[in-house]
Amino acid sequence: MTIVRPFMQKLEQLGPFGDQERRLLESLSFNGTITFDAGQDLAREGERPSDCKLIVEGYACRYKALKYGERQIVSFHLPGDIIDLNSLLLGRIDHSIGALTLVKCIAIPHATLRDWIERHPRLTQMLWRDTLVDAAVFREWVVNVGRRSAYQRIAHLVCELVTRLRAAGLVQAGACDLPPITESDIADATGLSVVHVNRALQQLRGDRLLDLRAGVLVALDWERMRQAAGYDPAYLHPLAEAA
Amino acid sequence: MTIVRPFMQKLEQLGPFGDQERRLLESLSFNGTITFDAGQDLAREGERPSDCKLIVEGYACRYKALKYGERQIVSFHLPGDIIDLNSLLLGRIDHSIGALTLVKCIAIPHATLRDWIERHPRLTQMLWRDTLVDAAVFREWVVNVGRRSAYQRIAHLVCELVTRLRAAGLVQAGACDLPPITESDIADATGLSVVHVNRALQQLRGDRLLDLRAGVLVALDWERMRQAAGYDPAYLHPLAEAA
DNA sequence: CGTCTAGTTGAGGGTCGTCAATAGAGGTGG
DNA sequence: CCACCTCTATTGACGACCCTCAACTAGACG
Repeated sequence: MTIVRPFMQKLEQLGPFGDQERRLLESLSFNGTITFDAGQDLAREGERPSDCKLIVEGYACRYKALKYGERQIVSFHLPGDIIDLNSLLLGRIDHSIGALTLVKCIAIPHATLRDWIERHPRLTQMLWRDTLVDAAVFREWVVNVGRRSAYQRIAHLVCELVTRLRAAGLVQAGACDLPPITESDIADATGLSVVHVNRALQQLRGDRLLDLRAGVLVALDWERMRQAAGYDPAYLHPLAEAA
Repeated sequence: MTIVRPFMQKLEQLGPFGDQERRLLESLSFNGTITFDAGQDLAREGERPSDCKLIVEGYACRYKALKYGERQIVSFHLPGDIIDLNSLLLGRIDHSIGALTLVKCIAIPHATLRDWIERHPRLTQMLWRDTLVDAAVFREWVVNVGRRSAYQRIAHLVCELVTRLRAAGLVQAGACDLPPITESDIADATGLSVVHVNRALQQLRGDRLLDLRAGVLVALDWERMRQAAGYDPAYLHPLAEAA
């Protein structure tokens, strides 16, 4: 039971998995971890990282900043997620990666990954599949900000997070609590203003669908929230079944 | 100069390319093409296609339909684009693919692709890279519908299309005309209503940035349109340089 | 005890959606 | 050749959703 446990669990959901690959990933435990404070950037738009980062603890997000300070979060990431696979194949990254909480991660050098990819086609396919699931999430987010009301957008976002946390084995007990994200984060993820997020959240609270207090989101009524959001986890593919 | 020319041109932009791969792709010319009328679906959400489709002629889009008939287009595709690579690795597709014009495409059986992937790691990497560029476009679309005004959204969409058409060698002469898409398509791609798209387009016309008549978009003033949209093609990665 | 961040509230206004009606282009059939 | 139909574009009126600005509260932390 090493610190790469969440990562292995995720990859196991993405495809058949041999002892060879298992040993490869285990070896990562010896890399040592890097720590980022909440608010710090793990990487910045335009950079050319020489490694990919695997989250071991904490929550991060990918975002793009526009001039005048607006920003749009395009995805959230949990322990076990490997972000930045883009940089391996595309070089320059087109978005920044920010830490939402304290984040511990392992940096996997591109050289190592390139080596793995050459020698382990099965692993390659799993990583490729992972980026495809990522892309599927982006698509759903386009739908979310494009065609849903504020109320629905937030509900949908919460639904997705709950499903992914479940798939990652990060939900304990009945009341599944979500990562501590601020209303400002939700606003940036849904394309809304902070003020309006606040009001929509009050409605969701009033309707007893969810509750956000002291930075912790609690899903109260899963089925009604799913309905309200028009949420269908099929787009998460393997992660949907694992949840 | 075969019908797979646009596809090869695109892959050449995505990575080093040997004679071996070239011959592989040439062999596709013998597969015969399938034709779809404008408005028809090449594939539907939830299906499990047994092949991937390579567009040879015409324009298509990926979209998701919500209940009550709203829909959100999540990407446009041109000749040379291989859509549906998702289905190869994820099975079920989470979105539909519609033909915007008459579309001719080659169906590449999954079996063939699987064979290629096993034997040609370089080709694998190019296809993977292609899906990563796809994902980068989705990210930018999230930003577009999430944080830009109607006016900017449309300008940005047009900028992206022009860049990609250039990269695909599909822009002739000075006045580069775009594929015949309706205002309704633009509405579905930008998360706006048809009526509002119409008014925003009138403004863009009034400002002499672009013109849409008889279903053909014409970019009038590239630099000012870029400025207005806040457009930076960096997210298109290899395609940006090729344009 | 002051300062900082996150959350909350009210007022007012702008962007954008809905509904409904009209105009024009293209296609089809009598 | 013209009547008719359909699809796309267009316009006006009206209202809703959401944004901005601004002020205020509450908790965290030194």
